[in-house]
Amino acid sequence: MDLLTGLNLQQQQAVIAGLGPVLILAGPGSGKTRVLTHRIAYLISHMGVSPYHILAVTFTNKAARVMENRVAELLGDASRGVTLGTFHAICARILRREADALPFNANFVIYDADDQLKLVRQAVNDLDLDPKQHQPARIHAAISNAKNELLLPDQVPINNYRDEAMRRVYQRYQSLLLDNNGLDFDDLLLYTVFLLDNHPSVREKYARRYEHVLVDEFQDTNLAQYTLLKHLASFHRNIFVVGDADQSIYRWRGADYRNVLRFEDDYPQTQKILLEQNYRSTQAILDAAMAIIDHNPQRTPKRLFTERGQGQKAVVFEAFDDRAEAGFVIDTISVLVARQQLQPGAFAVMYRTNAQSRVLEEAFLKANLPYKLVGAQRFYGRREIKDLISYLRLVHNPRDEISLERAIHAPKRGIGDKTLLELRRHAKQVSLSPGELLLELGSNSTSAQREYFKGRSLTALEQFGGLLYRWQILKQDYNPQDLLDRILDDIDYHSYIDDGSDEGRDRWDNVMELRRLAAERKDQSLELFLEGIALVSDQDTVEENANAPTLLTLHAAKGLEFPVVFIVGLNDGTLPHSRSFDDPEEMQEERRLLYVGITRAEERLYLVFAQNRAAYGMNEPAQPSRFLEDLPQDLLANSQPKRSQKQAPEHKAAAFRWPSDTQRSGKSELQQKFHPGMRVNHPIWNEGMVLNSRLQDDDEIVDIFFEDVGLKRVAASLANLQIKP
DNA sequence: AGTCATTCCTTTTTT
DNA sequence: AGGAATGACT
Repeated sequence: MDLLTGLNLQQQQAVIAGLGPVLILAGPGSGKTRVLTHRIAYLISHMGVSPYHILAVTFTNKAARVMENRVAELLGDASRGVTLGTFHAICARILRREADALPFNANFVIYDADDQLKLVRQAVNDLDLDPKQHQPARIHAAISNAKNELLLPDQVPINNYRDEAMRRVYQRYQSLLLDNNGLDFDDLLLYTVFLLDNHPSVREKYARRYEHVLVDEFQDTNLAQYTLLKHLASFHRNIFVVGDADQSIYRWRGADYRNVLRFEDDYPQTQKILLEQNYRSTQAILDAAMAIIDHNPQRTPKRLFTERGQGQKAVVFEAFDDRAEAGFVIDTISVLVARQQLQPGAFAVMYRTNAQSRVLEEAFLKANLPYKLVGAQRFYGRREIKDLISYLRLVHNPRDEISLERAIHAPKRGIGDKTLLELRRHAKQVSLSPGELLLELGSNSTSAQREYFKGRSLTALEQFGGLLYRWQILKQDYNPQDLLDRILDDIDYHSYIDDGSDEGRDRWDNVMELRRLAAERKDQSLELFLEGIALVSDQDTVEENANAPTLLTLHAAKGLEFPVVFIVGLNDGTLPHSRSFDDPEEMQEERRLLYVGITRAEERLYLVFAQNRAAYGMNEPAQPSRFLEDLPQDLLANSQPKRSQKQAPEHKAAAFRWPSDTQRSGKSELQQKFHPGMRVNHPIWNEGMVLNSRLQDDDEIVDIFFEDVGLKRVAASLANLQIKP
C-alpha cells in the first residue's frame, strides 16, 4: 500500500521523517491529521514498529477517535494496539496501573469542575477564611495554575497574605481530595509527572515501551504536559509533534506556545517541517485570516495558500442587538438553504462565551429550526444527571463524600444536615470515611456502630447504607446500565424527578439519555464508564449525523471545519473579551481565537456584530470589535463598519443609529445603505432579506429575497424600502 | 426535616 | 436575567 499518494511534498517528508525529534508546523487546514495518521501507519507497515510501541496523544477524545479510525482505514487490524488517547485519559490509565506507588487507590474518581469548587469551598471553610475575601473560584484557578506549572503547595511563590492563604487552601484541598480518593483534572497530569520523576523504574518501563511518541495540537501543551512527554520519550527520543502557534488559545489553562521553541532547545537536532498549503478554505477566507493574525507581533509569518480559488469575500453584518444577530443568522441560513442546495448541516455559528448561545437557541427554537449545540457541560452539568452519577460514583468509591452528600439528598430520605454531621463526626472517630461507615451500618445489623445513632436517624442511615451495600455487591456482575436501572428503581427516581410538569418530563428524558449512553458502553466497566464521563470534552459532543447548524464556542471550534461560518458578537468586550484588555498577551490570544474561527470556514464567512449588547441583563451600546478594523476593505463583500469615536456618555445614543440615519444627516455622496443579511420591508412585497447590493448610476441596486414572492431586484431610490431591526 | 425567600454573584474560554 | 448559596419559616 502506498501511504504517500495524495500527499504534498512537505506532508510526505513529515510522514517518512527519520528517527529523532520532529517538529511539524502546520497551518490551519494543512492536513495535519492526515500527516499524523499516515505517519502512524507508515511506522507500522514500513518501519516494522509494533503498534504496542506507539503512543499518540491528543487533547480531545474526538481527535483520538478520528485518528484511530483513520489509521484503521489505512491498515485494518494491523493497526490494533496503538496507545491513543487524550493526555488526561492516558494519565488516568497510568495512575490506575501504578496506584501502589501513589497516595490513592486505583478506584479513584475524577472530580468535575463543580465538585472541585465545592471542595475548595470546604477547604476555605475549614481554614476559617472569609470566602468573600478569598473567593473559592479564584483560589481554585490559582491552584489549577500552580498544578499546571508543577508547583506543590510548598513551592508556590508567596508575595503577600493572599498567596499565603491560597497556599494553605491548596494544601487543605489536596488532602481533602485524598480523603475522598478523588483527583481533579490537573492531578491526573501532576501525579503522573511526579510518578515518572520519582520512580526511575516506572519511568523507564514506559519510556522503553514507547518507541514513538506523537502529539497533536502541541502548542496547547502546558508545562505538566510538556514534562510528561519528555519523560515518556526519554528513552527512544522519537518524538513527533504537530502544532501551530497561531492557534494557541489555551493560555489560561497554562498552555504555552513557547513550548514549540523550548522543544527546539531541548532537542537540538530537531527536524522541522512547515505545512503551508491549505486544503480547506478559499483564498478570500485565508486572506482575511492572515489580515487578522499578521497584527500579532513576534510570530513567524506564514503564507497560507490554497488551490481552491478566490471564492466569496467575507460579509460583515451590523445588527441592532444580539437578537438581531440571531435573526440575521437564521434568515441567512434559511435563504441559503432554500436557494443554493446548501445543507443545514453546512453551517456553524461561533461565539466567544457560552452565555451567547442562549439568544441563538431561542431564535432557532422560535423559528422552529433544529440545531446542534456543542458542549458537554450542558448535559453532564444537569442536576438529574449529576444526581445519578453521584450514585454510581459512590458505589464505585464509597470514600467520595461529595457524591455521598449529593446522593443522600436526592431524593430526600429523612437524613438532614444534623444526621449527616453526626455520621461524619463519628466516622472520623472510628477512622472510616462516612461512606464506609454507612456501608457498615447497612450490612451489619448488629454492628457496634449502631449505638452511636438514635431512633429515626439510625433507621434512615441503615436503610440507605443497605441500599449502598446491595449495589456494591451487584456491581460485581452488573454492567453500568443494569446498575443504573437498579438504582433508578430502588430509589424511585422517576417519581422524584418527574412531577408531571414540562420540566419534569424534560429531566426524565435526560435520565433516559444517560441510560442510553450507558447502554452504548455496555461492555465497559463502571470505572471506565465514570472516567469517560468525567473526561468528555465539549468537542466530543459534536454530532455528525443530524443535518442541522452547529452552535459552538470558538474554543470548541478548533480542529473542525464547516462550509459556512458565522462568527457573532464581534464587539469590543466580547471578542476581544473585556477581561483581556489590560494584558497584551491575552489580547494576542483573543486575536488568535478569531483567527481560529475564521479558518474554520471553507466557503463563506459572516462576521456579525451588534450595536447594543446585553451584559448582566442590561442592554448597553457596544463598539464593533477592534479586530474588524484590521480587515482591509477589499477583503470584504460590503462596506467596513466604522468604530464610533470615544464618546461622552451622554452621546452614547448616537451608537443606536442606523447607517442610513447618519447618511441623511449630512454626507452628500451616495453610500450603500443595504447590506447582505439586512431585513427590509417593501410596501407591496412585505418582508424580505437583502442578498446583495451595489451602487450603480447614482442609485443602489438591491437584490432581495422576499418571503412571499421570492427573489426581486429593486432600485433603492424608487422602492421605498424600510430597514427592519 | 424540608420548603421558601432573599441575596449575591456571575461571564471568558475547558480537560 | 438567571442560578446558587444562605438563611428564615412551617
